[in-house]
Amino acid sequence: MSSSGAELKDITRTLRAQGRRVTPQRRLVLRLLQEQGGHLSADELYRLACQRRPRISLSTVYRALDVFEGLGLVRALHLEGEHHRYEIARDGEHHHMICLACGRVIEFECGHCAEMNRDLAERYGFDITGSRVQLLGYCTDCRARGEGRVH
Amino acid sequence: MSSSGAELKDITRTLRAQGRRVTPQRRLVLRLLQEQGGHLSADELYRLACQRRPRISLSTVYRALDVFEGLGLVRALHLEGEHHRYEIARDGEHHHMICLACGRVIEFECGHCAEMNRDLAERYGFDITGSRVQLLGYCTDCRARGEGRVH
DNA sequence: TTATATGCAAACAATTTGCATCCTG
DNA sequence: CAGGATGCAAATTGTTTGCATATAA
Repeated sequence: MSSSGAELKDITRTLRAQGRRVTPQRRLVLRLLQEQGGHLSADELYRLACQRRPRISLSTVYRALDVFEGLGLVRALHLEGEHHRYEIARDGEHHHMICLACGRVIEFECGHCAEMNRDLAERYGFDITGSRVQLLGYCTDCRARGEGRVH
Repeated sequence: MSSSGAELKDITRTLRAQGRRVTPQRRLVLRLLQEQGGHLSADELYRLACQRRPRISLSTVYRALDVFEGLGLVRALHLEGEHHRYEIARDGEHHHMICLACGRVIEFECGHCAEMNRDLAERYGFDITGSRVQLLGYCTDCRARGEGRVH
């Protein structure tokens, strides 16, 4: 089975449950996000969508993403500087490492984070409902190509 | 001594070393950031600056922040949704907890993060040069006022 | 059949830039 | 006095909105 997110059937159900409709545009946006493995910006999604459905508009892409985010089907990533990127929401929190040379985004899960949250909740009396962790650096490939900082 | 960042003398030196100039506008922006304890947006800085120097322009504020960031004197925070916020750069990495009810930003240092970085560097062959951690939740005060999620 | 979605164009907000003028070094 | 910095207005970029029309249920 696909690990890249909910099936069309589930999505249809989720949308309908909220009185929203399943349209070809929405299906397309979601499919692109699944096919490309996520981390796409609204504009990238729009360009890709145009290849299969030339009359789709950028605002439709934004609106679709908005609806999906509201339903918990899609997550928006707020990466440094750039515009936002979107990915299919999956179970389990994960975070991102971003390569400063090639822009690649690598996902990781992190046990330390849970520990950190507990620790901080205690230290500051904060009730932590979510966390965003971004690590900036250089990926293996780029380092092999001589990119990155000198050690 | 002030723990809120470099002294004017240091700043002057840093600027001059790069052929940049020390102007009243730049001094003002930096001072406001120090006085207010940081976490201000460009626009907030602009408004505050206007009180002391009505003819200053928003673009000057942006340009000052840009120069300071380039010199490592100021850090830009990219918080969820909102516009960017800026703070005086200090030694030692710290991160931010943001209260979803009152918007307050609380800084914290975190030993787990260093550990996490080592761990991930090893697991993925990534050379991590920096990290940004944001925890979202509800601060003690807001929880006392009944804000926040139900347990 | 009827409310939700779409496409398009226009509106927005945050940030950047061009340019004549000003002022620091 | 020369080149960097400023103020102002106009341009850009990413995103949102209004509205008439199209379409899913």
